[in-house]
Amino acid sequence: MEKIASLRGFRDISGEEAEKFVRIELVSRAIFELSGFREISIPILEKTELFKRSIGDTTDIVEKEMFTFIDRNGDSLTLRPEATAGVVRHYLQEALHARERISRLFTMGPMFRHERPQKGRFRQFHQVDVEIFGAAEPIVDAELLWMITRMLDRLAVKYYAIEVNSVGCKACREPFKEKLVAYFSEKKEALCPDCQNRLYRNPLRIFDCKSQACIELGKESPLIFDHLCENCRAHFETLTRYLAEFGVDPVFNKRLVRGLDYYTRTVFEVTSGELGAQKAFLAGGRYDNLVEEMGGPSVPGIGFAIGMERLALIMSSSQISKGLKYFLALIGDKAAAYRIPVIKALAERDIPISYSPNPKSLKSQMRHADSIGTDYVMILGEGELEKGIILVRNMRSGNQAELPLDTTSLAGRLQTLVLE
RNA sequence: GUGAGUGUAGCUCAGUUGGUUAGAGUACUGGGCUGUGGUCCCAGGCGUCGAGGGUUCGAAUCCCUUCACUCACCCCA
Repeated sequence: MEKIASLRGFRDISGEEAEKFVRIELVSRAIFELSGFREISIPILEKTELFKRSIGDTTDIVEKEMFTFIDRNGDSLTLRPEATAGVVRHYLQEALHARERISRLFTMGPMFRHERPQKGRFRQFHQVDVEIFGAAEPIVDAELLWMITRMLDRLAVKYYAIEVNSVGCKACREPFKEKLVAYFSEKKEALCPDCQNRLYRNPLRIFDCKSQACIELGKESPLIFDHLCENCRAHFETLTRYLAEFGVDPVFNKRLVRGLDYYTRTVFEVTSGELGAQKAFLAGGRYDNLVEEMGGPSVPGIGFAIGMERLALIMSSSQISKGLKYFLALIGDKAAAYRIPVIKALAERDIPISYSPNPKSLKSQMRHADSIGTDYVMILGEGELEKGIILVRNMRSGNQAELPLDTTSLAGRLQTLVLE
């Protein structure tokens, strides 16, 4: 029989990585709920149209990276490549704009993009997604960045950089695009083929290019940051003041742009040098027009997504001290009668208990106990049965003690046992 | 989608200019120690050498095809 393996880019999350995922989830909930966010869960599958309209028709994600298929009834469906679109859909579908002035939501789960996998990039990957609807003021931009630093602090992530920029609003972007196209058109021959194509479709993205020629040209080009309208400039300046008050110290990167069309004004990325080519493990920004463009009222929004796989890569190994572990070793059929009663008694008192399903020699059971990091082994055989006791051995020191063989009192006695 | 690199035991990897029965470490199981783990010693099982085809008396080794993984590009969390 041929073995069946998981699909390319679809992985099992296990071992240390799984523990880190749980820590990310726990810390996320703790931090975000403190700031008034509530957790929601939204579908993985949506109508393709939702993503086309929110992310943008001409983005790479929509053009070539979505898992899209035709359903039995002819609808085009897509596995979500990011979470914001679905959260906006939820916001409108539940009419949250009519029920509360500000909505603070977060969600977590798998996302899907049909890309070639590499370090820190997979076809199914996981994000924690955080969104605020209904607040245009720069204080929430600052608050989000501050929450991010608290979260990374709590997860003991030390070496990272927060990059911030403003990409302006409609009012300042259209005139700027014309300037940009004018600038690059003069030097079109020097651009790489990709960027020659980008020039008319999405000129802002030329700044993302890694080809040396385009980087050189980009150094001299006009920047959106230098052509912000008055309101956008004021927003950004207030943001920097608030960031200082929060004690957040970002890097201002005038060249930072994002791959999704809906961003306005504040955009940011958190990067780590340990991640290889995909150095951003968190990214987000403001999207003041998205809700309206999705058919809702004019409601501003801002949010970010954390790439859990990438974050896990830069988290140090967890050293959470777990409770003491116990192991039950049995010799002989008579002793085996105590197995289930003892296991039940300890588990009911929340004491971690393991055993060998097929107890052979005591030696083999001791090896088993040792291999799983047991702190105390309880030994029960003929001798103990005769004396009416159970032996408890401290696996670190080798010292042993005797306790009465009485399942109703055993758990309590173990909890108060002092055995150096 | 493009490029490069790598596929040999559960894991990490040796394997000479093609040569007989493919190895080591680790892990696992058992024993030395008949009721006591870790250290030590001994023993044991394990492989369709990624898959398919070709060259050859003979292929893990050379050639072709294919698949998978990894890294990078594009782009992105």
